[in-house]
This record gives sequence, C-alpha cells and structure tokens, in this order.
Amino acid sequence: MSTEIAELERAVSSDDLSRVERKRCDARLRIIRAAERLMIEGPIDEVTIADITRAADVGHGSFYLHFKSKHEVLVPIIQDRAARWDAHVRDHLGALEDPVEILAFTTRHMARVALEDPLWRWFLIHSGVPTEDMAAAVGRFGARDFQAGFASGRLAVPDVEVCNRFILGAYVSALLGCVDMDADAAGKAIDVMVEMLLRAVGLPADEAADVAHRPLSELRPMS
Amino acid sequence: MSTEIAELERAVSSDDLSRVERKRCDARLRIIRAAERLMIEGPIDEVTIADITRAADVGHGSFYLHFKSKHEVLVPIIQDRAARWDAHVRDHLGALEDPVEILAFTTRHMARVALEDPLWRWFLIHSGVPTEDMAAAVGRFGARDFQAGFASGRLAVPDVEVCNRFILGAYVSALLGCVDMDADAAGKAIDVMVEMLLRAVGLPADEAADVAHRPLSELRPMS
DNA sequence: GTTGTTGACTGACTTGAGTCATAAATGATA
DNA sequence: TATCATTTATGACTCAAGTCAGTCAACAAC
Repeated sequence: MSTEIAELERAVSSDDLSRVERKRCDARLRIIRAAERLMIEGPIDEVTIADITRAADVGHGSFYLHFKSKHEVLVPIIQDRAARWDAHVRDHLGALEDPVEILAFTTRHMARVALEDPLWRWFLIHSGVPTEDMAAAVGRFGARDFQAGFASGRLAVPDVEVCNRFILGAYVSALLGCVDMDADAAGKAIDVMVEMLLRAVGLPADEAADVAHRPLSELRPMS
Repeated sequence: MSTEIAELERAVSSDDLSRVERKRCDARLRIIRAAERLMIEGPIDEVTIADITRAADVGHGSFYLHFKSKHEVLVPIIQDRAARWDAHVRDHLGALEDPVEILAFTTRHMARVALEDPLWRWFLIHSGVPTEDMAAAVGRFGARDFQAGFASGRLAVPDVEVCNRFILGAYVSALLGCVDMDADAAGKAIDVMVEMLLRAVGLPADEAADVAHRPLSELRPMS
C-alpha cells in the first residue's frame, strides 16, 4: 500500500506532470521532511511552524497552502512510518493463516510499536480521541485485518462505519493509558485491549481471551 | 453524586473555610459561570479567555490559576450537565431491573443527549486533545452502570482500568462520527455502538444485539 | 500597632498561529 | 518579444494564548 510520501517522491521526478505541479509537490515534500527532521531532533512541542518553513526554505504562509496545522503535517509522516512497521510486522506472520490470529498478532504488535515511536506517541497524546487525522494516518492499515476477519465469517459487526470509529477510538484511548507504563505492564494492557476488541467484533469471549494472550514473539529489529 | 459546581457553591457560603479560601472558590465559580454563559450565548470558538475573565471580573492571568485552557474550564460545566441528565435519565428507568438492560438504557440515552447539547458537542469535537478531561467530566457517571453489570456477574472484563479507557474512547469516537447525522441516523449508529460495547464487556453477541436495539422511549423534557 | 511572610492576584508583555494584500511566476495570446 | 490573466508564493501583520515580575491582601508573631 502506497503512502503520500512515496507518491510525492514519485511526482517530483515524474515527467508527465507540469513544472508547476512538480514544484508544488516538491515544496510539500520539503515541508514534510523538514517537519519530520525537526520533530525527531527536539521536543515536538517546541517546533514552530516558522521553524519548519525556515528549514524547508519556503515562506511562512506557504505552509498553510499545504497543511492546516502542525498536527496535520504529521499525518503523512505517521502514515509512512505506519506503512513501514506494518510491512515489518507482516513479515513475522510465519505460518499464521487464521484471519483472527493474524488480526490479533498485528494489532498487538502495532500497539507495542506505536508506544515506542516518539512521533507516534506525540501524535497519540495530542490526538486523544481519534480525529480525522488519526484515521487518515493509520485507518487503512488498521482496517485491513478486520475486513479479512469479516470476510472469513469468523467476525461480524452490525455496521462497518460505526465499527471503524469504535475500534479506532478504543484502540487509541487504551493505548493512551499505556504511555506512562513500563513495557511489561503496557504489553499486558495492550493484550487486554485486544481481547476486548476481538469480543467487540464478534469473537466469543473464551476464544478472544485465548488468542489475545498467546505468547508473542519479539520482532526482529527493523533495518 | 456531587459535582464540582455544587461543591463550590457550598464552599463560598460555608463558614468553616478561611476568607482566602472562600474568595478563591468564589473566583473559580465566577469564571466557570461566566464561561458557561458566554459559551451558551455565542459560538464557543469565538469566546476568548479575555472575554471570560472580563465577564467574571477577574484579571486575565487569574484564569490560569484555576484552569489550563478553555477546554479545561468546560470540565465542571460538562460534569454538572452530565449529573443533571444522568439523574433525569435514571428517572425513566421504570421497572427495569436487569443491570444489563439498565446499562443499555442509560448509555443509549446519554449518547443521544450528548449529541443534542451544544456545549457537549463542542467538547466532544475538541476533545481531539486530552481525554483526561473527558474522563474527569463524565467518567464517574459512565462507569457506574458498568460496575453494576460486573457485580451482577452478567458482564466481565479482564481489567477494569483498561476497560474504562477502552469504553470511553470507543464511546466518544463513535459519537464523534454522529455529529453530522440527523437524529434518526445518529440513533441507529448509537445503538450499534452500544451493541459493540456490550459485546466488549462480555455479553454474548445475540443478547447484545437484542438489548441494544429495543424500542427506546422518549425522555420527558427536562425542567 | 508594626513588621514580616506567605501566596493569591494582576495586566503588560512575549510569542506563535493563522490571515491576507501584494508580488512573483507561469503560460496563453497576439 | 510584449501583454495579460491566472495561479502560486510570500512575509508583514493581527490577534489571542500563555507568562511572569511585581502588587496587594491576609494573617502571624511580637
């Protein structure tokens, strides 16, 4: 699944786009890159829009041609990282075939990853309850394995739209409760959250408890 | 269950508190009252901190002795309204005795109420930031009926802390998805959300579907 | 009553987000 | 190449949030 950053990279060196369009994409990409760099370097709260535009070498006002807020510029960044982690986690699926097991595996791992990544943590803390932004950044990756569960008939919800919002809110909110825990406690809380999530999407309680608390292999470090 | 506003009202006319303490409570109460009035009168986004302090007749800086943000000053206001509505909804329980039925009844009605109240809606939409505030404002009321369900043995969750966060996030997020719907569609979405909530806290799927979609009587207008 | 200490209160000030009138760049047309 | 229309970029400006050094009221100790 492609991300906005990947698309922008393609666009700036594409030749079936007008120069105007290429410049536009280039500026957008430079802003995103500058924002990511500055936010990784220092405390995110202290990065100002002016800092970003200065580092990206565009006018202060130009920022608002591309993004409404600091929060919004993080969307493609988070999305890109989500895509990488998603691919990495899927790389560990091994012999798993049951959509429910796959769902549990990915949601448990992705939650752990989200708590490790400082950008993601910030985004989490400052999104509180999922905003459109959060949905835009991670919705696609999150939704896929749930869809597979529905398709298989093992899971069922009365309404997919409501379900998506429900899941995202529950996930983010539960995760927020973990930001101050140590890794061990956070892992336990995540598993409980996943257990409740599985119940919510229609898995019987006993199966949910079983699949959400299996021993979980460590991920290999990502290159 | 008492709210902060009720406690402040008591404090300002209590005589076993020092004058300093009474003045402090009085100022806090005046700020809350002024904020509530201004926010009901006009578009909430256009109410500034300066407006509030002017109306409350305190110095601009004093606001920050009591609250960190405009969002935070809404907590006691929302809480107070939640208490009133909670009492009103409970007044309609009638012959209901089963904790699960009571839980469904209150969560379904409170969600409908939240979508009607402009202050609540604003709070919901702008809770993009901290859920701590949301938990502070409505956590107590929300949690009670769940507790009753657990106590009865009909419902069970692996961890109450995680459960609380899970529920709050799911509830708020699903509700957020309803703010642009008409009352009818919102009602349907709310019922689906409650159905998933009941599953998450351990009710079998068929029972959850049943109890979350019963015909729901209208509330009498609140005095 | 006087003095000292504490901590609540204040509003001028700083900072940064977001706006908007203006400028620059582009490309179409003659 | 000159002219114009249109789109895109800019940074000076505005306005509100949040800070903080200083003021003041209350009370305690003498």
